[in-house]
Amino acid sequence: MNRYLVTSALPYANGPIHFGHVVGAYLPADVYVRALRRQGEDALFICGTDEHGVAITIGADKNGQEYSEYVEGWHKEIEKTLTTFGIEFDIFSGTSTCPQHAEFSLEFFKRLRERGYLQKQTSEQLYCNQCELFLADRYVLGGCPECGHESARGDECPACGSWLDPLKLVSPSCRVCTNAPEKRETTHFFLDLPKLRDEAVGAWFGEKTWKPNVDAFVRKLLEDVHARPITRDMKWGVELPSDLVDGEEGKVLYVWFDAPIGYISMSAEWSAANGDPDGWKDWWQNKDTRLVHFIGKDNIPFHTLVFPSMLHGVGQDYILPWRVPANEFYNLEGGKFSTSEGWTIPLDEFFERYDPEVARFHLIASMPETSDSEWSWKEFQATANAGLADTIGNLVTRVLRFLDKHFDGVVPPVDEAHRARLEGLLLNECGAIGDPAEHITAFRFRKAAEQLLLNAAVANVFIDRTAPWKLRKTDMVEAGSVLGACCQYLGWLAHWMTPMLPGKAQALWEMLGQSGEVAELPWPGTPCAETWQLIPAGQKLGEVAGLFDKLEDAQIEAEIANLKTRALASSDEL
RNA sequence: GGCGGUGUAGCUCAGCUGGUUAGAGCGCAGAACUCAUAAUUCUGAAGUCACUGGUUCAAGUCCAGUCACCGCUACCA
Repeated sequence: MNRYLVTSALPYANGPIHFGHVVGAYLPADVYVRALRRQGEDALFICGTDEHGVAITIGADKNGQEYSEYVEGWHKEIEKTLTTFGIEFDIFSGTSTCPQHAEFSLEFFKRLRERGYLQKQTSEQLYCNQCELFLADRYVLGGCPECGHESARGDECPACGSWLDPLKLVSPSCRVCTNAPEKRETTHFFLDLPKLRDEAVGAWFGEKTWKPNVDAFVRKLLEDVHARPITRDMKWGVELPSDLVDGEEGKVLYVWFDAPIGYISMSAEWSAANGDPDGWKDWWQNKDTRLVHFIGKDNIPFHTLVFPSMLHGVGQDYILPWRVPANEFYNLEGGKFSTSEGWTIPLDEFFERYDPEVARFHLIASMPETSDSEWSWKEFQATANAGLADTIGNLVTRVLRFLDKHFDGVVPPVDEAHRARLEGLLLNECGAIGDPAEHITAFRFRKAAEQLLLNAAVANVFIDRTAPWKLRKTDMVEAGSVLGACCQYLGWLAHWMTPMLPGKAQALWEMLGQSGEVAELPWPGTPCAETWQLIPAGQKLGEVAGLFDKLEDAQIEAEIANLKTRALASSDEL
C-alpha cells in the first residue's frame, strides 16, 4: 500500500496570509488529505512557518522586537488563520522553534559538502556597517551607471531598465538605514545544481509527468541552472559551526536552503512527539511513500529542482517528490493581493461576518489550477447563495421539514413496491452522479466542488419528478418511499461533503439522526442498487436547521466598497 | 532585455495528444411547480475562441509575427 506524505509550502513568518496563500497551498492539501484518509490511505500532513532570513530581521528591527518574538507573533497569527479555515496539519511547527531543525539542516550541509556538491566562492559584496549586514541587491539604492537616474535599485534601474551590478552603483546607500555601505570580501558555499542535474535530477525530472504549468517552466530552467549560494553572513538562521566551514565565523544557512528541510525536521518533531524518534524515516526514506508538495507557482523551481537536488545529493535514500500540484496565482477583484497597498481582505474581519466553510468551498470552486484566477465578491455570493444555500441547504430543509410535518420526523422505509423504480430514477435518470473524491485525488479540485453541487441537484430533480407533496394526498406509503430515498441520498451527500465542507457534513449527518463522526467512516464512493441505503428506516431525525445562510446584495456591495476604501486609505498613508 | 504564462459567451472559468452545429456555473428571458432558506425543475437567447498571416482535407487546439496583461530573471524568501 502507498502512504502519502503531504506538505504545504511553509508560509513566511513576516506578515499575514491571505486567500491567495490559502487557496494555493493549504486548502487543497487539507482537502486532499481528508479525501485520502477517508479512502483508507495513510497520510501525514506537514507544515510550519519559515522563520529565518533577512526580511524577518528587518521586520523585527522595525518593530523593535527580538527576532524570535517577532516570528512567534506571526507564527501564531498564521496558525490561527489556517485553523479558522479548518486546515488540520499533523504538525504546524516553525524552522526556528522545531528542535530537530538545526540538526537536520547542518547534516544536509555536511553531507552535501562531503559528497562534493558544494563549491566555495569568494566575492565582494556591499556591507552596511550601521545595519551590520551584507546587503541583498534589492536593499541597495544608488545612481544608475548607465543612464544616470538617481534612485536605481541594486538589481535593476527603474528608468532605463538596465540590469545592474550593485557594486557599480554611483554613491550607493543602504535602503534600510540610508548609510553608505562599503565593499567587503566574503566567502560563501554554493550548491552545485548543474552537477546534481547532470548526475540524476535532470533525468528524474524528464521522466515524470508534470502539470503543464510546471513542466514548460522547469524544463527551460534546467537547461540553464546555476550553482546557488547556500550561506549568508548574518545572525538569524541556522548557525554554521566554524569547523564545518573551514574556520569561517558568523555564517548561517541561507533561508531557502534550510526552509524545505523543515518538511523533514518537522516530520521528525511529529514522530518524536508520538514517541517514535525514528518514525520520520518510515515516511521520508520509504519507497512506498508518495511525497506531494502543495505550493504556489512562485515555489515551483524549489520543489521540482532545488529541493530534489538536495534530497538526492545527501545520498540517504530520501524519496523525491511524487507530485507537485502547483497552483497559479489568485488575484482579488482584478488586481494582485497586496497588503502594503491595501488591496486585500483582512481575514480576521472577514471571519467576523462569513462562514469559513463557505469561504473554503468558494476558494475550492475558484482555485487557480491551470491559470490565474481571482476572488470576486459577487462570485462568492453566487457560490454561497445559488450553490450552497439554494442547491444543498434548501434540499436538506425541503426534505427534512416535509418529514417533520407529515412523517413525525422519522425516516420512512422505501417500500418494496417502489424500491426498484425509485432507485432507478434516483441513481440513473436524474443526472450524472460522480464521486468528488476521485477528482480530489486527481488534483481536480474545482471539478470536485462542481460535482458535489451536481450530485445535490440530482436529488432536486428526483423530488420534482416524484412530487411527494402530491403523492402524500393519494398514497402515503409511496410518498414515504420517495422521502425515504431522499434521506438515504442526503446521507451520501453528507459523506461527499466531508473533504470540502467538514463541519457542514457533520451537521447534516446529525440532522439525519446519525451519531458519531461521518468523517471517520469509510468513503462510500458512488451509490448503486446494493449500497445506496445507508440509514435505517425508522431512524428519528435530529433537529433541522438551515445549513447555509444567504448573503444579501447590500452586504456584498458594502464589501466591494470597503475594498476600495481600504486601498484609498492605504495610498493616502504613503 | 531574456525566459515563461495568459487573452474563449455580460461575469468567473473548462476545453487532453488538431476533427461533426465551441462547453459549464453565475447572470439574463420564458414556462412549470408550490414540499422547501421566493427555494426547485424545464426551456431558451447570447461567443468572428485578442489580432494578422501560415501549415493542414480539417485549428480555439500546431507554427510565425503583432498587441495587451501577469510571473520569474538567481545572494528575494
